[in-house]
Amino acid sequence: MPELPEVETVRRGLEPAMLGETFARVEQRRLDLRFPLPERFSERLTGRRVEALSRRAKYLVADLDDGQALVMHLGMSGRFVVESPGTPPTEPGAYYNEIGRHLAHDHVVFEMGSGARITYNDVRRFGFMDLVPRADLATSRHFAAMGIEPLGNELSGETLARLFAGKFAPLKAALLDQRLVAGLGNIYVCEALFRAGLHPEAAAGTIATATGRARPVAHDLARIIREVLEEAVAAGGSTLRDFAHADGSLGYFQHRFKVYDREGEACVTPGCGALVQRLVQSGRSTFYCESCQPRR
DNA sequence: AAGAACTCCTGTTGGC
DNA sequence: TGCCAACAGGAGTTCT
Repeated sequence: MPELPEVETVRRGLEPAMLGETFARVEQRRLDLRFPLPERFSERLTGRRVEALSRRAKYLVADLDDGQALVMHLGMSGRFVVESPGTPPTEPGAYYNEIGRHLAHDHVVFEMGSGARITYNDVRRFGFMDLVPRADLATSRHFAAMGIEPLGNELSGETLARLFAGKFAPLKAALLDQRLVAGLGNIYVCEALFRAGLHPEAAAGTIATATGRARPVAHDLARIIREVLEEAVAAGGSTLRDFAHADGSLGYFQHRFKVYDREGEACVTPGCGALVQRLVQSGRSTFYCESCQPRR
């Protein structure tokens, strides 16, 4: 489900319920999500206060008052639901409550000192949670090999060119590689490549010169990546199937998709007339306009 | 060794 | 209507 804009949206929704609050009770309904939950997960969280809630790429990190960090990843279908103090728990055996939430997939419940209840729901269980000493975060298995933050200062045409120089992998694959740029996913890569007029199958290295310096297109691409992500964050992310904010409201960036999930529709470029194409790269759908994104 | 394919899991959708 | 293959916002592991 969530790429960077959706994760940032979730962070903003969780912050009021978590920041400065204490985990009063932690209910772990299964031993594992994608990976086993940490040993003694509930005990190690209970009584801890959240000192900060940040995002790095598609990860959420809650700094705890004992020096640990709670690392959370939503995978494809993970979502958090925040309920106000006093909201009665869902009835056992209930199937759905609000939009698309299968209660059978509520896996972790945080009851905060305020009385608010934060539920982690994840149908496909590709998400995970981990507890890591804060001092070890940067070298942890989650972050050690992570690429640059696309909304941070490191993203520039020169940086992109240096990262992609010499690569024969398609641009699409390079942009999805979290070891290079961390936070983009299938939707926003398609949208950024369209806006940049770049063919998704073009070799990543073509944005760089032989010496690894940025060609003009590298600067365009860096600027556009930032622009697309910022617009999507401002729109509260994209709601395709079941993404919802922590308060149940929906993102609306999906209405601004120019190519994603629009196979066979007319390209939005005025006067273009071509139809949006779909192809499969590394097992994932790519949407593009062959007229606006020519092979060079 | 880079790049692609396969894998985890469950639910929905579209074609026959 | 029913069945079943294809597909879904991610990413670690295994192949070639």
